[in-house]
This record gives sequence, structure tokens and C-alpha cells, in this order.
Amino acid sequence: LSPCSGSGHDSDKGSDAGSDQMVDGINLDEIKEFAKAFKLRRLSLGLTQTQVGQALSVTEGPAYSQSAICRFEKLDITPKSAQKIKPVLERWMKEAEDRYKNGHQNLNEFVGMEPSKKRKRRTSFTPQALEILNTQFERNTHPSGAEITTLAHQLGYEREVIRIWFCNKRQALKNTVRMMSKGSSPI
Amino acid sequence: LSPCSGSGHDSDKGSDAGSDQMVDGINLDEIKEFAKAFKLRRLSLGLTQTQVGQALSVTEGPAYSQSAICRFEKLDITPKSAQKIKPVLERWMKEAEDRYKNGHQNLNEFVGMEPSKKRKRRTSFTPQALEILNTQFERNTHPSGAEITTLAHQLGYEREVIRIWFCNKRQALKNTVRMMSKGSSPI
DNA sequence: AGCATAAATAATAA
DNA sequence: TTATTATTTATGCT
Repeated sequence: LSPCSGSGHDSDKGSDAGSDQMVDGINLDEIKEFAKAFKLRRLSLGLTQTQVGQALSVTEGPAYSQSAICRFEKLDITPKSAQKIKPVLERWMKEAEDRYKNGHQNLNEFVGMEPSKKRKRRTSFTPQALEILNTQFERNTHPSGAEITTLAHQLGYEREVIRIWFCNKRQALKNTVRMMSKGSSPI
Repeated sequence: LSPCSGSGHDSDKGSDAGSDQMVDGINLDEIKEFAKAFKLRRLSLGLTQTQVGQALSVTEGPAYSQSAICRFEKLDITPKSAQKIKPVLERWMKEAEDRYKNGHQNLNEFVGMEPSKKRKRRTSFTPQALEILNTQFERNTHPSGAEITTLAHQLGYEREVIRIWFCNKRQALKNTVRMMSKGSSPI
């Protein structure tokens, strides 16, 4: 991998940790542990990466996407970057947990969750609609935005529902292909 | 659409605080608490509902699908049913956690996970490949389709991977140039 | 009682 | 970053 080092010498931490793995004056093991704990704390509060990211964007600026949280949890970032983000997450999570103790409403408010954010009801497509959808899928597995909109309107379903249908359909197709190529005996 | 609301939904539970909620001699609150803890313990071990279900099917008989685990965690089952399943899950989880303490390999074995079941590729280029790629890039930042195909075959990577490499490389170059020249056209 | 798959979430590519 | 894919969860159905 590209070394890319030497941009800055942070010698702020004078404390020498004995057996921990240190890189550029950063304690990797400590960060690793924190990341793991952070994920668990997040799940304990029933929060998604998206929610954490959005909430942080409000208080800390617009640099916290779902991807960013994901990458931190998996430590798919540079040590320097992790070191920078860690205290922010630490502080935020502390606050969130405190709010949680004082009642869920406080947490919801803090995170900016909708109070009655229920899962969407599972739509069931009519056979007629499915037939048309499948026909379209055979023609083109990746319809454009405009095509999806038209199709949704034509069939009388929400646009998003149609979009998701194509996502899942592509998924199913891929899985089928994968299974077939595995050479498993047909049932 | 006919909303058909109010289908067998209990009205608000103005349950009295302090005493446990009992139904048919079953302590609902206890089960509720267990279900929540179970989910957290499952996540701590990094297991999916599917994995738990499959593992249980081996040790406890074929009555534990992913759906079943899901429904237990959400308590979307009858109290009687929950009461019946609870000790099974309790026992299994205990065992799983013990194995986990003795090393991940033990857990994997217990759960029946594929040792090498990892998510997906993430192409990383060998230094040799990178050297060749960079040489080609210096010669021509916009290789034709045929050239990309040849190069991909030569290096032993997927064509698409190579194509994208050039995209990203051009991007990097552009960013560098832009940074150097400071004022640039917004393309 | 659990399969099929819609919806939601996490991870990765562009 | 944002868009999209891969994975997991949840639920309509019989």
C-alpha cells in the first residue's frame, strides 16, 4: 500500500505505552477496541449508522455520512483519521447514552428520529403488475429514473417501491446465476 | 385502498408499573427482557439470525428458521410459544459465548460458519501490476477499449477493474493539477 | 410452520 | 462524498 507518511509529526502524546501497537504516536489497539465497543453501544441504543451520521452532521459539521461511520467501525481508514474522529464519536455517544437513560424521547430528540418511524408495510404486487414488471426486467434490468417513474405511474405503485423491486430482482438474478455456476446438483 | 386498521390490536397498555405482567402463568416482562438481551448477545458475537437458526436446527431439530429467530427477537409470537423457545435459546447462547471465550475458531465450528466466508473481493493491485499500470498511464491516460482489455488480460485482473483504475487515476491527476493551479474550470 | 421476497441496513464502488 | 450493491431482517402469505 502507499506509505504516504511524513506529512506531520504528532508528538503530542508523551506517554509511552508499553506493549500496545503504536503508529505515528497513535495507539492502534485502543482505537480498535473503541471502534468495536462503539458499534455495540450504537446497537444497544438501537441506532443505525445512518442515524448516527445524520445526527453528527448537525452538531459536528457535514463530514459524517453513513459511509463514514461504517468505515470507522470497520477501521477502514487511516490511523490519523481515526484518531481525529474518535473523540467526536466518544463525546456524542456519551451524550446519547445519557439521553437514553432519561427516557427514549430524549434520545429521539437528540438523534432527530421520527417518533413513529414504522417499517413500511410489505407491498404485494398483483399478478398483472408482476407480469409487466418481469417483462420490463427482461428487456432492461437497469431502468433509468425516468423509466421507473413512468412504470410506477402506469402500475399505480409508489416510485420507490418499483425502484426497490428492481434492486431485489437484480439481486435474485445474481443469486440464481451464482448458485447455478456452483455446480450443485439440481433437485 | 382499504386500510383495515384495528385488526386485533390491543389498545394502549396502561400497565401498572411495579408488578410484572403475567399472562397464562407466563412472565411476559421477563421474556421481553430476555429477547432484548438475546439480540444484543447475538450481535456481540457477530452472528446473524440466519446463523443462529441454522445452528439451532442442527442441535435442536429442524424448527428454527431465520424467520423464527426474527419473530422471537421481536416477540411477534404467542407468549406460550416464546416460553417454549426461550430455554433453548438461553442454553445455546450460553454455549456459544463459552466457545467464543475459548477462541473464535471454536465459535465458528459450533455455529458451522465457513472459515473463509468473507464478504467480497476488494481488488488490491500488486506492486508489479501497479508499476505496469502507471507506465501505461504515463504513455496514455485514455486507453481504448481494446487496450484496456489487453492490459487486463495481461495483468490477470478483470477488465472492469482496470477500466476503473484509469478513471480513478485520471481523477487523481485532475485533482492534483487543480490544486496546483488553484483556479480551474469546473469540470 | 417457514418459504419467498419486500424493506432496511451495512459495505463498497464510483 | 454519493450511488449502488451485498447482506440482513421482517412479513405477507398458504
